[in-house]
Amino acid sequence: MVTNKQQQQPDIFRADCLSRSTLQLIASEWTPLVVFALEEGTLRFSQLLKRIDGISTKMLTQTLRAMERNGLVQRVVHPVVPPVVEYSLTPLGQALVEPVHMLQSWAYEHLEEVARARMAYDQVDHPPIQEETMTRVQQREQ
Amino acid sequence: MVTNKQQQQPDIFRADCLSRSTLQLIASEWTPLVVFALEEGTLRFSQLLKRIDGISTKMLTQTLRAMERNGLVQRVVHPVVPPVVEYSLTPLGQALVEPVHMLQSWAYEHLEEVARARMAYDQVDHPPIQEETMTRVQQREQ
DNA sequence: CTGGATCCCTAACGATACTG
DNA sequence: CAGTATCGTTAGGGATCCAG
Repeated sequence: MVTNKQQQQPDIFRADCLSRSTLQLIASEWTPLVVFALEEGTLRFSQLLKRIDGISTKMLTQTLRAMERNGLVQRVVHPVVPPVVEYSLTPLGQALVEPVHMLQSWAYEHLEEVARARMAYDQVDHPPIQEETMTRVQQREQ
Repeated sequence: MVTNKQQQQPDIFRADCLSRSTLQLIASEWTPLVVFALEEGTLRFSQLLKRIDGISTKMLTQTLRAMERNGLVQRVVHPVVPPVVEYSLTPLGQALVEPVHMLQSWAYEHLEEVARARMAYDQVDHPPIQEETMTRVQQREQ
C-alpha cells in the first residue's frame, strides 16, 4: 500500500508534503551542529555537550532523539556503570554532511556581508522594528 | 574597524560566533521556502503567500523582514494605489540558492528512508516519547 | 492590495534538581 | 555518566482587525 497522501512528485511548497517535514529536520537550531560534531566520528553525550557551545542537556537530548528517530544518528548504549552512550551518524546522516557543509561555507564566507547588511538596515529609518518581528536568535545578538 | 569580538577564524561551535547566527538564518521554518520561491524571479507579497502553502501573513512578513535586514532579499515598494510591493533575492540571497537546493535534494531523495526510520523507531519499544522531546513540526505530522 | 498592530494561546527553551 | 522531571519564562505563531 503506497497510496497515502504522498505524491510521486514531492513538492516542497505543499504543506502536506513529506519533504517539508524532512527539510525541517535541519531547520532546527541544533541539528546542523550535531551533524558537524559527529562528522568525524563517534562522540559521547558529554562530549557533544562540551563541543557544542551553548546547548543545554535538554536540547541536546531532544535533538539527538529526534535525529535518532529520523534515522540520522545511531545511539549505542553500553551496559556498564557508569553508563556509556555513544552517538554516531548513520549513512543517512552522513549524506547530510555535504549539504550542511555548504551552508556552513556560505555562513563563513558571507558573514561580514550579512553583518554589514544588518547595520545598514538598522541605521536607515525603518521605523524601529517592533520586537514581534525579530526572532529570538536575532535579539540575542544585540 | 574589524576589532570586534569576531575571530579571524569563524567557529560554528562557538555560541558567540557570528557564523552561528548567520547559519541560523536558514534554520528557520520558512526562509528556505522563500528562497526557493524567489529563486526564479521577483514575486509580490500575495504571490508568495499563495506559493508557500501554509504560511500566514504574519510569518511571511516576519520572514521577509528578517531576510531583508540580513541582506538576502530586496524589497521594492511601488508608490501606486493599490500598492505593489515586490520581493527579489539579492546577490547574497542568490548565493544561498545552491546550498539550500542541496538540502532540498537531500529531502526529496531520502524522504522515504526517513519515513521508514520513523516508523521503525516508533514501533520498537522506545518508552513513549514524551511530548517535551518532540518539536512542534514533528507533532503536526502525527 | 499590502502588511502593520493586537490579542492570546501554546510550544520552545533554559536552569536546576534528581535518579538508575 | 546520561539522561529525566519539573518549573518558569518567553518567544512563536495563528486569527483578526485595521490603515495607508
